[in-house]
Amino acid sequence: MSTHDDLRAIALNEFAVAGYAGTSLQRIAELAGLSKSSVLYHFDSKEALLEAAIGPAIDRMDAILGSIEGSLLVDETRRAFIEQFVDFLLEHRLEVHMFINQGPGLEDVPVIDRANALVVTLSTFFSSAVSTVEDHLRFGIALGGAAYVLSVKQDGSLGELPVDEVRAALVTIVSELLAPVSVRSL
Amino acid sequence: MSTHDDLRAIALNEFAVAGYAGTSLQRIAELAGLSKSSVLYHFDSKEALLEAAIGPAIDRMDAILGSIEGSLLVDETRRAFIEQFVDFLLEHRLEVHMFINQGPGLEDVPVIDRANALVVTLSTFFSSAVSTVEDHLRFGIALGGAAYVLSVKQDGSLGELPVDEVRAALVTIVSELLAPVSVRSL
DNA sequence: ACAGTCTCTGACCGATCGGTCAGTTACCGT
DNA sequence: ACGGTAACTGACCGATCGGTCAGAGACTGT
Repeated sequence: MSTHDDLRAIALNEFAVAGYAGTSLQRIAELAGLSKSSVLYHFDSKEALLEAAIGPAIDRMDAILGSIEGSLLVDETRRAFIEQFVDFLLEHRLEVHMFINQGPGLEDVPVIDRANALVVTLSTFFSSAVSTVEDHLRFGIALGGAAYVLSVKQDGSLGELPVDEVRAALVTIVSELLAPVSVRSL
Repeated sequence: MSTHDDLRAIALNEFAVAGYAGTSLQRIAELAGLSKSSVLYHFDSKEALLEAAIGPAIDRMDAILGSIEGSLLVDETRRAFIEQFVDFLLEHRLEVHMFINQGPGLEDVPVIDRANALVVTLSTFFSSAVSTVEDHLRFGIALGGAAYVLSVKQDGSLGELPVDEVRAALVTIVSELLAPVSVRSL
C-alpha cells in the first residue's frame, strides 16, 4: 500500500475512534512512522485528510441514493435497497460511524456538509413518505442501530465473526424492522 | 438554575455535540456568559466537568443493571427491563450518546472507565446468555439504534414529538426486536 | 465599620495545535 | 555525471489549549 493510502487509512481509523478534533497530525504521523511535516506533504491540511478519508464513502452513498430515487422502498425494491445498504455499512462502517456522530459540529467542512445534505435528503424523504412516529423510529433504529453495531464490532465483545453470517443476519433484522412500514405513493 | 448546574448542562450538550476533545473551556465559558477562569472556579478541571456531566447517568445505569442481575431477560421480566431502559434513554440520551461514541479513546478518565466497565458487563452477559450471531446483533441494534434515534431527535428532521408516543413506540419496537431471542438459563 | 466568604476576572504559564519553509536525501531519465 | 523531482525532515510560527494565581466586587454576620 502506498504511503498516501496508508495515511488515509490511519487517519480514518483515528478520526472514527478519537474524533476529528481529538486526533492530532502528530499522532497520525507517529502511527505511520513519519514526521508531521511528511503528513502535510501528502495532504495539504488536516481537513484535506478528512476529505480523503470519508469522501469515497460519501460518493458511494450518493450513488446508492440516486439509483433508488423515485422508486424507494416499495415492496419490490425494498429488499434490494436493504441489501445495498447493509453492504455499504459493512464496507464503510468507520466512515458512517464518523459522520453519524460528528456530522453536527463539523460544519463548514465541505465534505461533511455534503454528507449532512445526504442524511437530510434521506431523512426528509422518509418524513414525506412515512406517516407515523413509530415508522420514523423504525427507520432510525434500523439505520442507526446497524451502523452502531458494526462500529463497535471489531474491538467490542464480538470477535471476528464470519462476514457472510453478519451480512445475512443484518438483512434479516433490518427487513423485519421495516416490514410493518407502509410507504405512501409519490 | 444555579451557575454550577448551568455549566454542567452546557458542558454536557457541547461534549455530546462537538466531542470532549472538540469542546474548549473557553467555548463553555462563552455559552454561559462567563470567563474561562470562572468555569475553573466551579470545576477543578475539564475532566471534573466531564465527570459531573455524565456521572449521574452512569449511577442510574449501574442501579438498573444491579436490580435485574441474575434474573435478566427471562420472559416475565423482559418487558420491565425494556421499559426501564427506554425511560433511561429518554432521560439521559445526551450522556448515552456521549459514552457510546467517545467511550473508546477517552480512557484513563475514571468516570468513562466506569461507564465502559458497565457496557462490558452488559455485553459479556449477553455473550454468555445468548447464542447466535443474529441474537447478538439484535441486542446491539436495539440498544444502539434506540440511543441513536434519540440523540438526533431534537435537531434532526423529527420535531418535538410527544414524549409519550415516542416512549410507547420505542418499547414496541425494542420488544419486537428482542422477541426471537431466547436466553439460556444461568 | 470590619472581616470573611463567595463569585468572578485578567494576566500569565508551558504545552500542543495546525501549518510554513528551507533544506536534505534518494532515485530518476538523459 | 548531472539536473529534476518525489519523499521526507527539523526548525520555526502564531494561535489556542488546559490550568494557575493574585486580586477585585458584592454580600454576609458581627
